[in-house]
Amino acid sequence: MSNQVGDGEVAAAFKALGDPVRLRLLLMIAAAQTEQGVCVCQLTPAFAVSQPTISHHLKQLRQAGLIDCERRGTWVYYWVVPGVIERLSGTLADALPEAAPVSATGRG
Amino acid sequence: MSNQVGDGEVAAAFKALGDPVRLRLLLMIAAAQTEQGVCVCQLTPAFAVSQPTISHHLKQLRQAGLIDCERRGTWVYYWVVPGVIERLSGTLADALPEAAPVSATGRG
DNA sequence: CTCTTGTATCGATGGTTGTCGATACAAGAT
DNA sequence: ATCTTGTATCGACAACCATCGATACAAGAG
Repeated sequence: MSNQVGDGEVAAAFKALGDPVRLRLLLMIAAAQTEQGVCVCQLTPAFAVSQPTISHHLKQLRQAGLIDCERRGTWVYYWVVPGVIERLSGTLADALPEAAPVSATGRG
Repeated sequence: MSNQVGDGEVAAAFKALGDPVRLRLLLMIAAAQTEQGVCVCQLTPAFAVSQPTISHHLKQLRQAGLIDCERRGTWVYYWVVPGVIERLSGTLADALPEAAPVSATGRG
């Protein structure tokens, strides 16, 4: 019941985290914890890749449902979608030795 | 704080989970919970892809450090490397809002 | 209006990935 | 040795991806 969503959605989220730049982006966005989100202008200079690449990775994270954004004036702010990290943790918990509430084999 | 390992290793693990077949493989292997591991012969027929593809994905998971295997006679058995899921959960926990229940750190 | 700065999109490119069939390797059975 | 079954590797191919420079779009300043 925890995640009735298929493996596809969760796998897509893990896939989005499967790039070092994107993983660090998400952690940086999550670490800010401000309701207003993190300005892209703070993220871009923290990486050794170009600005279009950062923009591309942010789009990937957004399409995976991990983050969302909003433009306020000149700047664009990103934040972590609430609850999505918990859902991924839940899937990982299914792979822990003691937790076996959901059967992965029982898909059909 | 907890993971001294760089984002690269963790990202590689998430990347390995970023394919629906691999994610389901890992969940199936983890669900078995037997010390002997899960026989490949139980995994292969559970998917709509060919046997070489399953073998390839198992190799990917193994190279990401998520699972390990051993041959016993004719069959090969796979199991989840102990502790690796916990480490991924730890990284995800770093992306959770630190709602400290004990004291108000007053970060806002 | 123009100029500047922040961000996204476009187009191209080299590298990676998922998949398959064919085949090699491993091990037990006959 | 030969046959059969289980598993891994090889070679190939199409699709995808991360990255870049160039450029378009957005919004404020002068």
